[in-house]
Amino acid sequence: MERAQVNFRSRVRLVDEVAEELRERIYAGDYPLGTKLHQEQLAEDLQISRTPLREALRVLESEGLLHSEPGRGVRVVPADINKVSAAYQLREVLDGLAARLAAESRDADARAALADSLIDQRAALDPWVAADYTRENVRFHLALIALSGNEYLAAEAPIVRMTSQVFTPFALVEPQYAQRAVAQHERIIEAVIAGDGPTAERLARAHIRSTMERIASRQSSGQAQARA
Amino acid sequence: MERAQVNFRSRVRLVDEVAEELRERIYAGDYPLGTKLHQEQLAEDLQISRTPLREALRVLESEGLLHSEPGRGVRVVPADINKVSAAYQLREVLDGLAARLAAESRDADARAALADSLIDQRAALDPWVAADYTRENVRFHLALIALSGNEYLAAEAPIVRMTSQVFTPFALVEPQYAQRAVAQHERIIEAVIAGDGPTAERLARAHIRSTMERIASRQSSGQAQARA
DNA sequence: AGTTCGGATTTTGTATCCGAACATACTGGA
DNA sequence: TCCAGTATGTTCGGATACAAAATCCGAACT
Repeated sequence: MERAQVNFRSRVRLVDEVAEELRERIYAGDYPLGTKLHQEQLAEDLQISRTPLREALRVLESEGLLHSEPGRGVRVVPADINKVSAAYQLREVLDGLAARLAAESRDADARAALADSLIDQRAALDPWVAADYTRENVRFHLALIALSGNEYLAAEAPIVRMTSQVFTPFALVEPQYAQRAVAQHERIIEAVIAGDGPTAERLARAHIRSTMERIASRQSSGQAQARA
Repeated sequence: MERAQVNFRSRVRLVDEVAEELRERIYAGDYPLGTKLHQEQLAEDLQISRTPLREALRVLESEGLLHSEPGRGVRVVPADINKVSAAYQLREVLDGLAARLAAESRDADARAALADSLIDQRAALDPWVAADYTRENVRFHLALIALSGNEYLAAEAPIVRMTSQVFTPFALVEPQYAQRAVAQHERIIEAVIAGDGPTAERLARAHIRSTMERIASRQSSGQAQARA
């Protein structure tokens, strides 16, 4: 009986699997920014033909992860500081919306479960492991989006992962900043659990804004260093 | 010389043309919500093979315009009131961001040009032509997004067109409401031209919120009528 | 009469194939 | 020696071909 449930309406398309696999690889940094992706070679690697691969590439392109120059292939989106700040400008309002809707969610249990996330976040702080923190940070923001229950907002997940995972070279998280971020997360979670939408939105926006500002200042100081 | 410029690095891909054509058809209401799209027949209609067509379908799927059930084809996204309000929740913050960034745009001339849009908007009001109003309304909101200069926000254009054009059956614009909407647009434009970002954002959000509320109330009264 | 089973047909999903554009290496000339 | 032009191989984009699943339809059975 339950066995049948498993197979119910779940024929998998290669496109979806391939798109997901490539997404994860890019998020994981397997292909550095600007890397050219070779269709034949990728297809060989994934043990599939180029047809479903190309469909997946178009999907990732429309998600903004890949950039294609007609006739000469596709490459991982080349990031610069302008792109990064544009992406964060969008994230400010997206995360604000997610926090507000999450706070207004009827599922009080799910809201309370957000607090568990803090445990994992703090664990990544104590013996500082940048990769662990990045992972938990993304998880937290995605959890907020999931809790919002808004499917169109959920479709924006790629931007969250892009800013936090793909644009990592620009973010360069450091322990003291991560600590501050986790503290901000904590206050957002409190507002969400309290069901205070407006406060949750305001705090979430301020949180992203402070991340933006840190990146902007780090970037300009980095520029200065590069020139020195 | 200019002639050469035209072809410069602009080999067109069928995928892009087809995606654009299908997008416009869906926006225009050629395929009612929930319509199943027949691949072979569509390819025949567009005079192309199924390969580029399928890539275009995947793109539109990832934009949220199409919904596909693996193995049994793809159909125009079936809308219901929940989807519509979720989409408008997102639009509230997107339009708010667009207005704020537009107001902060350095291109004062481009900001001033927004005022011209009002002329066309009012023209659609006087002898009331719903289709004209919808078109000008979409144009206005897209212009704001374009003016924002944020590429990631620009990538959200499909949601704007989806809410205003695809979900039309739910919107059902009426002249007296359109008139109020244009008045709101006018105030947003004033704030943008004045370079007052926060006010522009607040007004734009309020504008979308009022649209949401109108749709929600219309929907519930419609339900009541249907039951009566 | 309604329902269910089985086969034919359609339609989707994947693989293979082909032509054309792009990149690159080479040759010849200044 | 350096540059232009040409030739050659590679890679992309699109069309065709094939396999498997889903739908449709009719006949047989309850």
